[in-house]
Amino acid sequence: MRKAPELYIGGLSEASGHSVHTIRWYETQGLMPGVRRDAGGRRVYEAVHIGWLEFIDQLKRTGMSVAEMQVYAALVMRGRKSLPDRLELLKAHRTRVKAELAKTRAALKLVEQKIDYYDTWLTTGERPAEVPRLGRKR
Amino acid sequence: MRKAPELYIGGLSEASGHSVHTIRWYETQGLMPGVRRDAGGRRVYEAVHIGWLEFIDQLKRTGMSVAEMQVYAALVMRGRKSLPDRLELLKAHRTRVKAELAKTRAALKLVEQKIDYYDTWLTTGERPAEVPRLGRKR
DNA sequence: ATCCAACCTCGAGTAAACTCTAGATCAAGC
DNA sequence: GCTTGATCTAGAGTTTACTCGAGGTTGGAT
Repeated sequence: MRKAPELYIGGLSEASGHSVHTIRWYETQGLMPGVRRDAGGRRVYEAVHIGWLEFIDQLKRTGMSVAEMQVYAALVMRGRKSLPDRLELLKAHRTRVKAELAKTRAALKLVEQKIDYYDTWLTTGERPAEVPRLGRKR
Repeated sequence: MRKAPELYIGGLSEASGHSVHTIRWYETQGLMPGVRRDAGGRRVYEAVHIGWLEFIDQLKRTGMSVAEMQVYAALVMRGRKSLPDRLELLKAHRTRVKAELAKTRAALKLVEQKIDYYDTWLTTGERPAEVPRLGRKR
């Protein structure tokens, strides 16, 4: 096991793919728990922060707002006793994400129907029957 | 067949779920093709506009920006000769949406792993093995 | 000792997509 | 004829999530 190299904001930026500006901004938003400072006032990060930013990214990609990530981060900072709350928050999020995914898949299906419609129109030269509308079956 | 009732912006707002402000803003953005005006200067809509807004909503839900919808709307206004371009635009969009969906599903999976992790931790009282990180297999 | 890159804070600017306000006009009912 | 509610335009304001800039330290290399 070798000693981890010093990880300053530039290194974390490279490792995480976020700009240093963004990382500092995340910190002002309460999204970066447990950041030490060295003697010169520079932020010092650990490997755990790379993993944290990766997880933050997953939350973001699934549509969680910064506001809700703040809540989550605040829970994390409260330690073990916030486990039930964190679990609840993530489960509620999961439910919303699944619903969103279902809606997006349905929307994609309708877009694909439009593609088929245009495709048929273009290849036959004849305007085909209407794309079925929302709220009607088949 | 009965005559369609006059559809003013308030009616379209109700029918589409968009505020009148938004509908007017869409128009300024070139997203509302073929809107007539009556003698008093009021916008007059047809049933087709309800369908149009529904389709716009699908594009939006699948993540298309207003900027790209402008391009699509402009093509629609150019009539039949823009069919190949519309088809191309929608197909490119479909490809992007599928990629986004895949990424979001993967992110959801990681969030669910975190949920399982918390769940195990909470029920056993013991911190379980780490949630697998990105980029590693299993 | 001095240079330069990387860091710091604070505050302003940006982009997207609405959302709202003010002040004016129109039209249908009483 | 008058009121009232819906509509009009033009433009300003809001929200979210960054993104950038100015002006000022810090610290390792020469």
